Order: sequence, then C-alpha cells, then structure tokens
Amino acid sequence: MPKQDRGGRYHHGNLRSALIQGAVEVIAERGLREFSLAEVSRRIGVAVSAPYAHFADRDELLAAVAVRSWEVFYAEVECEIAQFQHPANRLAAIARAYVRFAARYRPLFEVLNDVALDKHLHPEIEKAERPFLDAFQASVRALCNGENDLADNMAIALEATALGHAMLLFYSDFGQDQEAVEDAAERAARAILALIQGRHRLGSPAELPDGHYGD
Amino acid sequence: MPKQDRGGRYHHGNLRSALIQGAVEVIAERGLREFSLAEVSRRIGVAVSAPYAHFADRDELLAAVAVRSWEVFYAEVECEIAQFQHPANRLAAIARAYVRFAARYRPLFEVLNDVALDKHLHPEIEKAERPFLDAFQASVRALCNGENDLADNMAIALEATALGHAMLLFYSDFGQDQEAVEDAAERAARAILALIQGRHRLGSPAELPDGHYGD
DNA sequence: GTCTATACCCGGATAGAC
DNA sequence: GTCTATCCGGGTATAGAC
Repeated sequence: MPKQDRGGRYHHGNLRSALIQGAVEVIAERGLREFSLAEVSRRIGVAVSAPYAHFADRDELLAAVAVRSWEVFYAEVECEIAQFQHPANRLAAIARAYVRFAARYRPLFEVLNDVALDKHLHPEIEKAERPFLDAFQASVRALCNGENDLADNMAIALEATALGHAMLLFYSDFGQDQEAVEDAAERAARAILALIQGRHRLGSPAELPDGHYGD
Repeated sequence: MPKQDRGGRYHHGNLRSALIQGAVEVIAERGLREFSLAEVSRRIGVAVSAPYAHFADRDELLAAVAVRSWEVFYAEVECEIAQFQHPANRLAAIARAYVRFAARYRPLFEVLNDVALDKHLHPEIEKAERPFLDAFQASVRALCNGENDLADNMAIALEATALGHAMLLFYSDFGQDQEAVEDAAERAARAILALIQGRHRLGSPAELPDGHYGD
C-alpha cells in the first residue's frame, strides 16, 4: 500500500475547482508572491504535473482566482450599497465593504490588486471587474452633478482612502481580530464622508494661508 | 586567466555598503519578495557566500536597507515641512514627500513598509523610524489642540490617505513619468487638506441623513 | 575577506506510462 | 485525467582553501 487513502490512484473529477480553492488557501497562508502550483498540488494530494491538464501555467490559475475574486467582492458591495440612497452614504458603504473584504478574504484581495497579472492577456478579468466599476462611478457622478473634473479627482481620492485603510489594516498585525476589522471599516467610511465634505479642496492648490493656526 | 578583470581575486574592501546598494537595485528591479542574496552577489561580482561575512542572513541585510530607507525618507520630509508653519500645510507637505519618496525610491519604500521584517528582532529599525514619527505626531497634535481622540483618528486617516495615494501610483503603470508622480503627490496633499477640513466627521457615526442629495 | 565547492530544498515545466 | 520520472534553474547556507 504505497498511499494510505484508497490504497492507490484518486481521480478528483473536479480538479479544476479544487485547484482554485487550494490556490486561495495557499495565497492566504503564504501570500500571493510565494504562491506556487507545486504547493497547491501537494495540498490537494495530486501530482505536481496534474494542474497542467487544466491550466496552461501558474498565471492562468491566478487569473481564474482573480475572476472569482471580483465576483465575491461585487456581491458584498451590492449588498452594502442597497441600504442607502444618498451617493455619499453609498460611497461610504463601498469603502466599508472594501475594507471588510480585504480583511476577510485577504488572498482574494491580493489577487484583485495584483499588478503582475496582465489584464490585457486575461480579458476575463476585465469583464469580471466591470460591474463594480460601474456602480462606483455611478455614485461618484451622482455626487458631482456634471462637474467632471471634480468627479475624476474624487474617484481617485476615494479609491486611495479605501485602499489606504485596507493596507494599514494589513500593516498592523490584527490577526483574527474581528473588532479591529470593523473599526478600520468604520474609520474608512468616516474618512470618505470627511473627504466628501471637504471635496472642494480637491480642485485647488494645496496650501492654506500659512503662519496662523485658524481655519 | 580565469577572470577578465585583474585576472584574479578582487577584494572590495567595502563589500558591506556595496551589498546594501546592490540590494536596493535588485529590489528596485524585482521587488522585495523576489529579492535574493544570490542575485545581489552575482551583480556585484562576488561569490554567493561572500555576504555571509557581513550579514548573518538575508533578513539582516534587509534590516540594514530599512535603516537607510528611514534616514533617506526623513531627510526628504524634513526638507519639505520646513517651508510651512501651519500644521495642516505641514501635514500636506508630509503627504507630498511621502508619495514622491514612494515613487522615486520605490525599493526603499517597499522595505519601509515590509511587515515580514520583524522590528522587534531589529531594534535599529525602530530607532531609525522615530524622528519621522515625532515630526508627524507633533503636527497632528498641533492641529487638534488637546482633543486626543480626534488626534488619534486623524493620524490614522492621514496615514491611510498618503499610503493609498502611493499604492494607487504603483498600481497604475506610470513608468518613469515624472509628471504622474507630481500629480499624485499634489492629489495626496489636497486630499489631506480636504480631510482636515471635514475632520469633525471622523468622530461621528458614518451615515448622513439618507434619501436626499443635499449636503 | 573572499574564494570554490558542495549539500540541500523548492519551483516550473515536460514526456510518456496507465 | 492523473500518475511517475525527470530536467533545469534558482535560492540559502556551510566548510574549507587561500
């Protein structure tokens, strides 16, 4: 008996999804950069060559993970923004969902933001990304009635705010601390509203009159 | 003549700094995660075993790079904030310096934010970090006369804003585009001022009255 | 202080058997 | 569809010569 289970060969029948799921786990534990096909294969219990029957190479598996990531993310966002009408509240809700998603599905989040994965070589990813982009831009535009420059500036500032809060959460070692995640999500949401409130500053040169401390 | 230059053995005499410099270059080209001692050695033209005469392992070389990174960063920050008195302008200047530094010295920036590098094992890093932390917190406190909760919330939101703008710059492929860097730095500075202006929102629950679009 | 040589591990990828 | 076997390249780290 060379192998314990079943004493011999084992055909998954659905190795493809097992690979995607396994990839998510490996990335969760070792990070995107240290992810390897070999490790996934080992964990699932198949030969290191088995994945090549389903994916041309490492990147193609990652692209499949990326598509799933966008789907999961958008599902969360959709659920959060449905609770609000006001575009500012919707944008705050998106930021909240963004930070929560980053924390709860960190591996998926990493894949989502992976630059190395060339989207032009994997059009499926761009397609999976679109629903979120549309929802986000709709809210930004609604807030900027027709002022296109402002909308562009705001979109970037808002994105940076959510991304920054997610990264900060990563840089602190929060472990499994659910509370820390919710705190960060709430802080991100409030920062979004603060930014929206002061948004007219986004279009004018940075400096305030210097040399005094009043506002 | 087994080797071309000098026909034989070559003693750097200052391999230590050559290694640090080489590490910076390798990280610049391949990223922090793909950085390896072997590649640095090859590039400098020494044996792969040579670094071990100066650093116990890979992490110890990285720690030395981290110390240099904080020094370079703080020098830039110091120069930028000297131009302003108003704490808001100083904080905007810090954000500007932060984004510029991230873009111009990306490898150093990556090392600065590396979580894997345990600071408790490398106290030199914490020490090199302190001057920046002091300058930053002094400006935040000056802006929040005595309101400590507000100061804490603001510090996090400001940090997230600068970090987010730097990461966004990385995620777009800006190449060597000097203009894109300056744009991002200016956007970050303006976002800081917008955030400061709307800062009282940072302390209260996120939602605005929903269902209408006015402010 | 730096070299050569070596041992060892890990990853990507392919050929050919079953 | 999955296996075994194999090749190749890259990394860390050490021992011992010079």
